[in-house]
Amino acid sequence: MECCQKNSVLEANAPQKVDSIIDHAEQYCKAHGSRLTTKRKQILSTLINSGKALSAYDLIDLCKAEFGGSIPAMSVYRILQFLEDEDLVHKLSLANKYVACAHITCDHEHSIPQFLICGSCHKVEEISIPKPTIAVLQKNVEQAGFHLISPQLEMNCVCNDCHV
Amino acid sequence: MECCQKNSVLEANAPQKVDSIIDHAEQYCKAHGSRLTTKRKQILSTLINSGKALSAYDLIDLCKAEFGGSIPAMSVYRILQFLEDEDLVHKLSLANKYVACAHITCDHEHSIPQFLICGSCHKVEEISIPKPTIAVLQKNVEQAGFHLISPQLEMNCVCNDCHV
DNA sequence: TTATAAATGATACGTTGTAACATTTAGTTA
DNA sequence: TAACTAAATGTTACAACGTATCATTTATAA
Repeated sequence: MECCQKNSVLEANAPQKVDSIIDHAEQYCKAHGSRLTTKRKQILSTLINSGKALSAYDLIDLCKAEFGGSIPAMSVYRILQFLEDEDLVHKLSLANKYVACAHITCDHEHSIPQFLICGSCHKVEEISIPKPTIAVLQKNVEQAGFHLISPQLEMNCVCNDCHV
Repeated sequence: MECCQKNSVLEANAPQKVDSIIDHAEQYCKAHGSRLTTKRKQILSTLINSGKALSAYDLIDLCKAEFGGSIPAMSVYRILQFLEDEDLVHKLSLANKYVACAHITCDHEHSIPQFLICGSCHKVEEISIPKPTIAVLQKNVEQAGFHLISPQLEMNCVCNDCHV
């Protein structure tokens, strides 16, 4: 579980590391009976590469710059949906952006991600919150007559670099 | 503090109650040196009336139906920004919608609101989470090198009516 | 009553996201 | 291998969300 102990602020990844993450993701998909196609790899590796949260249209531009052919918006959204369903990517509603999961290469069960979004430099960190805290949230929600679908939380923050 | 004990699921409000909430909001603004103008009242009372989360364009349509003159999108967004700054309205990023604050007429200090959004019928409930729980969140955020701007949380739920 | 600031309107545009249908690609079966 | 089928991607057209800029109106103060 080493991956989960270290600071997980997203940052640009070295090429060989990206390749290894992509390989891992491909095996993971194969095990599910789904396929990590060329375009899907392009989107995912662009996200991993950047180490940031990107909008769908950011991805169109970056993929075009990096791989040549332009991917239509419709396809990008479909691919992002696929990657979300496979838990390889998370959507940040607060920012209308998408980030690669920080734990693609971890084999253990992932806990629900919580995101800290810097409102100034837009850096994103994926953290995990103690289970008991999640449980308290869940209890409050149930008392209000609702049922939590996904306790993925997104929080408006400023990072220490920006917070002077 | 009675207002905070009762179930706060938003629901359509009776006219005289809406008027009293608007009056209260107007006094509150006056105390700040800001003004609750006619258009701002129209937007706020439409939100209070509906008892639901509404998009900016929902508000344009409803205001036109109820008050006649059409308010341009630009003005609606400006007015919503004003109402948010005055804590009379909250923006729900998960849904791109806006809700009237459930506690406009309460005189006590408001705690940070947490929203439960039913993904099926789009009903919204505003709840409060125990301070210690918020504190745990805050501690986790600080440890990650971030600082929480607003612990307003929005959670993807289904309500009991929809959850069969 | 005129000067000044606040609020609103109008126009035009940028961004985000999707519906509907066509085409291509990858696996499967005869 | 060739035709068959389902999955993935492309194309077009558009709907919804949001804002920049400049013009106009309205309210408060001098």
